[in-house]
Amino acid sequence: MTSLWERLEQADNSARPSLSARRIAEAAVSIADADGLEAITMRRLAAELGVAPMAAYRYVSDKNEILELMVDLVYGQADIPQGEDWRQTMRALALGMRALVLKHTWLTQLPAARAAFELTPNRLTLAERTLAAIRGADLDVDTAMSIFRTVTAYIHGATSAEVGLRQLSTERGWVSGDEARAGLSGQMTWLLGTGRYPEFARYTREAVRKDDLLWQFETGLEHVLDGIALRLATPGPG
Amino acid sequence: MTSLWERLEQADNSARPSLSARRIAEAAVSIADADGLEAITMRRLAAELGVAPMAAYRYVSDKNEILELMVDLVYGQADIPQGEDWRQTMRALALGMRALVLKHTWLTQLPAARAAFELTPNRLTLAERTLAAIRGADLDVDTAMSIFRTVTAYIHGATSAEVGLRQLSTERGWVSGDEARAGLSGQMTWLLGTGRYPEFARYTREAVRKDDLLWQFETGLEHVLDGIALRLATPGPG
DNA sequence: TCTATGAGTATACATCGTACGCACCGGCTT
DNA sequence: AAGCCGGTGCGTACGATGTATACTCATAGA
Repeated sequence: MTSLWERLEQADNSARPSLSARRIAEAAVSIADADGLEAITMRRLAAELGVAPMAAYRYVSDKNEILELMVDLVYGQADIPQGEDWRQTMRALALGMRALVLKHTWLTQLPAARAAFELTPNRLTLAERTLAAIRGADLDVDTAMSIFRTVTAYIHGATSAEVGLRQLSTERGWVSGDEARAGLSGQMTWLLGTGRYPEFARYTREAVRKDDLLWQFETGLEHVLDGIALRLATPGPG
Repeated sequence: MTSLWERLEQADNSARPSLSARRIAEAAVSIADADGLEAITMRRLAAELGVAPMAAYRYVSDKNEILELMVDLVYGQADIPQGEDWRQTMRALALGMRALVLKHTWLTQLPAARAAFELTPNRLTLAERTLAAIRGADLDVDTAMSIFRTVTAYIHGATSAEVGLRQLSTERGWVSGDEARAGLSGQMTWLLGTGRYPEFARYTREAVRKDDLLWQFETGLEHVLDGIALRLATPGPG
């Protein structure tokens, strides 16, 4: 069996199939968007496609392969910035990725985290643009890649945390942050009441930006970009 | 039903049970360490504990609850630094977490990513120590927490990526990085051969630190910590 | 018109999480 | 001492899931 991606491009038009890897992935994405990742069932998928449960196996060797296809499909929909100013580019990249993840929250929950990191075509494009954006500063390739990896790691970690928090909230039917904190009281008041976490308790009392998830994401991002700026700054001319 | 953590501490010693939430979690962790997360089956777990499949349900209402217990158990084993120098403390925190994740790679694969972000007691301890470490600089609580979140996000993202890469490798039986790249050729040579990714192709040719995963982790971490240092530096006295 | 190819189908199975009710044991009340 | 009773662990059973295997049948090329 050749590579999944290779097979994809060589769409053999010899027959006129009603199904395709693409259509399967699209259906899977729409199911996951609506009802979460665990709602993706070969049977449900087939029903959605108006087809028998086993039909998909003509185009996909595994359920996991469907997940890979889903990842690549949504990455393909991300508009990847292609800019001059590296910092603007990275900010756009980060915010774009965040929007993508918030739209498809299952991205953070893929059981095979592998899939999220495998080199799918669209992920490569992403790396490509980023590397191009910082090409100006003459860095060795290792450092250049480390910058890409760092930003990517932050994005991944921050969005995962945000999605986790959001899901925890909506799953329990909270809308406002205050409501959430009231709801958490059950678990949390007890924990905080133990007096073991004074700093954290202070945060819950005094913080102002607790519910401003965008502010949190952007602030963290600026921390990261500041650090990278140091690396990119040419040390000479100052 | 009261909170899971509450129930844990109020271990009612009225009876002499052979089982306990703790023992269940330990067994689950050892299974996951050995054979991966998907090897955790209620039946397998019971067999490992020398007990009938349904026995665990006396102590746990869900399989998901077992996952939560596992997370907290291993977080509890992490030695969380408690230092003076914030940068040393954070470095130690990051390297410790990395070691923990590499030891329990399933941490990055928890299907309910929620579990990884829920406020378990040991995770709170972690936040507590970190906040204490940067208490010196007088920051508002929001910024202080954003620093914690940023480092945490980087750690989470970077370790996930590293684990994903490692699993992809071992899963296909590669040991050396060169072997891995040779193995990836199938998928990758074709992709890179398309000429769509010149920057990335240059990296695969010229990079030197491709296989030094520790260097990659630490370098990214330094980028992040540099950015935070800017925030912590008192702007006055220079 | 015959036939081979390949798309979609039908049936079946092992394995999973877990609902439900039972058997049993030790400490309490009387 | 006798009997109840809460709680521990067990047995059975069920519906859902991923997928192996063998099929039907339409169509394109001869």
